Amino acid sequence: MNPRLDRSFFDRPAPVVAPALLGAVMVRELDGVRLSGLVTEVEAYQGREDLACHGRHGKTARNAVMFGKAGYAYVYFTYGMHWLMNVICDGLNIPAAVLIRAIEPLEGLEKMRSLRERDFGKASWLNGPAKLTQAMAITGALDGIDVCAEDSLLWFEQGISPEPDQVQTSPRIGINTTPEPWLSMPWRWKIEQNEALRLARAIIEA
DNA sequence: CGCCAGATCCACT
DNA sequence: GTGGATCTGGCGG
Repeated sequence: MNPRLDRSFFDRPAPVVAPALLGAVMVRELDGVRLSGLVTEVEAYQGREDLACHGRHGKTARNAVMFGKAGYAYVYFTYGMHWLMNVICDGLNIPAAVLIRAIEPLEGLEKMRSLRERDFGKASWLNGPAKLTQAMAITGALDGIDVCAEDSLLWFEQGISPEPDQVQTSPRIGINTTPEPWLSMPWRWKIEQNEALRLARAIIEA
């Protein structure tokens, strides 16, 4: 089993942590089973100044975790039906987080299938922030947990970094009413599909 | 394929 | 009351 990413990894600004998370392995332990996937797409949300960041208006009951220490999970509910998974970055009182937007499956396929039967088998069954939380049974019950703790049911392990020229950056998705320059900030990072498959194979065969 | 609407609930400058 | 860091199915080309 690979070493876990520790708090010092996350205790940096989100735009630094986000690209570094590409190629890491996200692991969810559910009923004693390992569900895991290669992180293939992320977004960064950084600070009060970032008008797309949930922490922009200060600390509230919903976003409180964002103002705490790095390395904790921020799981929130949106659009009336979806849970989205983030990891808190940077220091105390700086609201910063990386949103996990897509994974390439590695372990626990049967379990994840049972949680996402609707699309299992399609190429698109895990490429969305609310799809992967459904596949890994990540809900508000995990909001605020420490992903750096030894006994955590959710954590990240060191994986394989993608080749830099196989990583695409672009503006963040789904923040359409956010003013510039935040709307166009290139804070989304994505591994090209072929490279993601290559890395996943390399990890599975290792 | 692409585009669009409907689903459905919670937090809130 | 409003508007989401979204997903899905249906309809059109």
